[in-house]
Amino acid sequence: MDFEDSDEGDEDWSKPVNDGDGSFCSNTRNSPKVSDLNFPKKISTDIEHPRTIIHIDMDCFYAQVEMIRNPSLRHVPLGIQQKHIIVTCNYPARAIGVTKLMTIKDAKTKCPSLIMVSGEDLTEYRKMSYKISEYLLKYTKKIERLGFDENFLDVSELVNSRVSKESPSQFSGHLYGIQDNKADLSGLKQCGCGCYQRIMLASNIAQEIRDGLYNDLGITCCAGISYNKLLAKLAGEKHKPNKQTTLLPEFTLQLLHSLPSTRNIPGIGYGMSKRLRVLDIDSVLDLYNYNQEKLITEFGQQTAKFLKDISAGIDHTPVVRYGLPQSISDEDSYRDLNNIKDIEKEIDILVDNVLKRVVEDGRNPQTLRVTIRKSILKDDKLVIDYGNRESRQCPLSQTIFNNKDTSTWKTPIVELAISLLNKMVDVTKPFHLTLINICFTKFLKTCSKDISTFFSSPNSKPTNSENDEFFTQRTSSSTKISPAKGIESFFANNPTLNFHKEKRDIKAVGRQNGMVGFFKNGGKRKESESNKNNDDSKRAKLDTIFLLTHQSHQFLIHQNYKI
DNA sequence: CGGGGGCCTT
DNA sequence: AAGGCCC
Ligand SMILES: Nc1ccn([C@H]2C[C@H](O)[C@@H](COP(=O)(O)OP(=O)(O)OP(=O)(O)O)O2)c(=O)n1
Ligand SMILES: [Mn+2]
Repeated sequence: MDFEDSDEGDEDWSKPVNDGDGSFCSNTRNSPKVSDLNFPKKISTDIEHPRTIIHIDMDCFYAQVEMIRNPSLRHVPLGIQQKHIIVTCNYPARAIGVTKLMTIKDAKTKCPSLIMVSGEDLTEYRKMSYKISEYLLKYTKKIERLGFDENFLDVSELVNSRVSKESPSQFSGHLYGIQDNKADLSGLKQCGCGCYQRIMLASNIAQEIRDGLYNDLGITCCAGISYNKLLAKLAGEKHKPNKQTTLLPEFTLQLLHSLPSTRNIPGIGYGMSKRLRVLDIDSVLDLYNYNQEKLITEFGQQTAKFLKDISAGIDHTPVVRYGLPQSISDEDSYRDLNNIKDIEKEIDILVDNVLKRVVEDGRNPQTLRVTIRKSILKDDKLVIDYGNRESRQCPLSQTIFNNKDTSTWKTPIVELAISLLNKMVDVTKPFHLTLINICFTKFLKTCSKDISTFFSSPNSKPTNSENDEFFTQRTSSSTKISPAKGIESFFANNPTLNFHKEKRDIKAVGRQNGMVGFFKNGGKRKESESNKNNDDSKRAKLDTIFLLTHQSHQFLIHQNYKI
C-alpha cells in the first residue's frame, strides 16, 4: 500500500506526498457528530491546498444547443448525427440506452424513435462555446478552455477576497463522500490549510455561476469544485446532469481509487493505459501502489513522478488562460473521393468555409496545412485505415492578404491547397480519399497598425515573477510583429515515443514527454514570451477601439475590461 | 466502430 | 510531418 517505503534516496518526489500520519489533513480522530461516516484512514495528498478551482462541463453540449434552438426537441430522445455516428445525445435518449459515439445503427436499434439532428457543422456550437467562456470571465480571467464545452476557473483570488467577509456556512450541491447533503458536517475535521472554507465558498460561487449561465444563456452544466484541475474535473463527473460536486482533500483518495481504470484520468490515453496494462496496472489504485523505481525504469523520472502524483491526487498545473485559437480548420469525411474534379470541389468548399472564419478572426495565417486520409486496398476491398493520415504544409505569402477585398483570397489558397494535395496523391494512379482537412495556423498577431499603438506603453511589463497570473497565459506561438527581442527556446527536449505503436520492444523506445497530455504546458512562461494583451495598466487605452469588429480585437477588449 | 474539431511536443 | 492527448 505505502509507497514511501520504496523511495529511499529520492527525496524529490517523496516530498509532495503526505501519507496521512501526522498530517494536517489527518481525519482519523473521533468525529462525534458524524461517527457513522466512513472517513478514509489514509489522506495522501498535498499538505496545503492554496488554490480553489472550479471545472464547468456543459450537459450533452451539442444536443443542448440544438434543444435551445428548437425547444420541441427537449422532450424527445435526440441524437446529434455526424455521418454514421451519434456524437452525443440528450438525456431522454440516454435513458433509453443511447450513448455518446454510438453508431446510428446501434442507436436506432436501441431507440427506434430517436430523433436525429445533423451536427456536422460546428458553427453554432463554437459560438455558444465562446459565449460561455466569455460569460465566465465575469468571475475570473484565469479561465482555461478544454474542448468546446469545458472550462477550468481558478477562483482563488475571488475566494480569498470574499471568504473572510462572508464566512460561508454550507456547501451548495453535492459533497463527495457524504451521502446526505444535509448531513451535519460539524464532526468533519477540517484541513489545517484552511481550504475547507475556501472550497465551501467556491461551491456557492459555482452555484451562482450555473444559475447565471442558465439565466443568461439558457444552458445547464455540471461543476466540480476542488483544489486542483484534476480533482475538480473528476469531482464534477460524479453527479450529472445539471448538478455540482465538491471534493475536499480528505476524500481525494477515496475518489481516485474508486476509479476502475487509469483511462479515467484525463491525460492517460489509449497508448499510456496500454503500457500501464503491461505492468499489470489497471486502476489508479494499482498505479498508486506500484513500485516507484520500476515506474522510473519504465517511463523515466518525469513521467513516473507525474503518474505517481496523479494517483495521489497531486496536480500543481496552473489554469492557463485561453487566448485566440492557435489554428482554424475545417474538415469533411467522404466515402470515396476518387477523381480530381470531386476533390477540387470539396477543397473549394472547405477553403471557402474556413476562410470565412479566418476573416472574422482578423489575424492573418502564415501557414496552410492540408491533411488527408486514404482508404487502402485490402482483399480487393476498400478499407479505411483510421491511423493513416498524411499532411503537407506550406508558408502563406502575406501578399495574398494585402488585398482588402477578402473574396480574392480564396483562389490562390485553393490552388496552394491543391498543390499540397498533389504532393500526397499521385493523381495519375487510382486513389481513394476519405477525409480532407484544411487548417490555417501560425497567425500573425492581431495588432497591426490600427491597434498596436494601444499596447506599446513602456511600463507595461510585469515586474513580479510571483504573479502567477501573468505567466500562465497560453503562449502565443504566433509570430510577433514588432520588437522580436530575445526569442529563447525554452521547452524541454525529451525524446519521444509512440504509445500505441508498441509492436516492438516497448522498453527500448525511451522516455517520453514527462508531462502527461492534459497536464502539459503547465510551467511558467518567460517574461518575454508573455502576451501583452492582459496588462491591466493599458486598460484605459482600449476605450477608443470599441467599434472594432474582428474577433481578435474583440478578444483583446474582453480580456482587458471588467465586463 | 469510425465526427469534427482542438491543444502541445518532438 | 507526425504523434499523443483532450472534448
Ligand atoms: N470524441 C468526442 C467527444 C466530444 N465531442 C463533442 C460532442 C459533445 O457534445 C461535446 C462535449 O463533450 P462531452 O464529453 O462533455 O459530452 P457531452 O457534453 O455531450 O455530454 P455530457 O453531458 O456527458 O457531458 O464535444 C466530440 O465531438 N467528439
Ligand atoms: Mn459535456
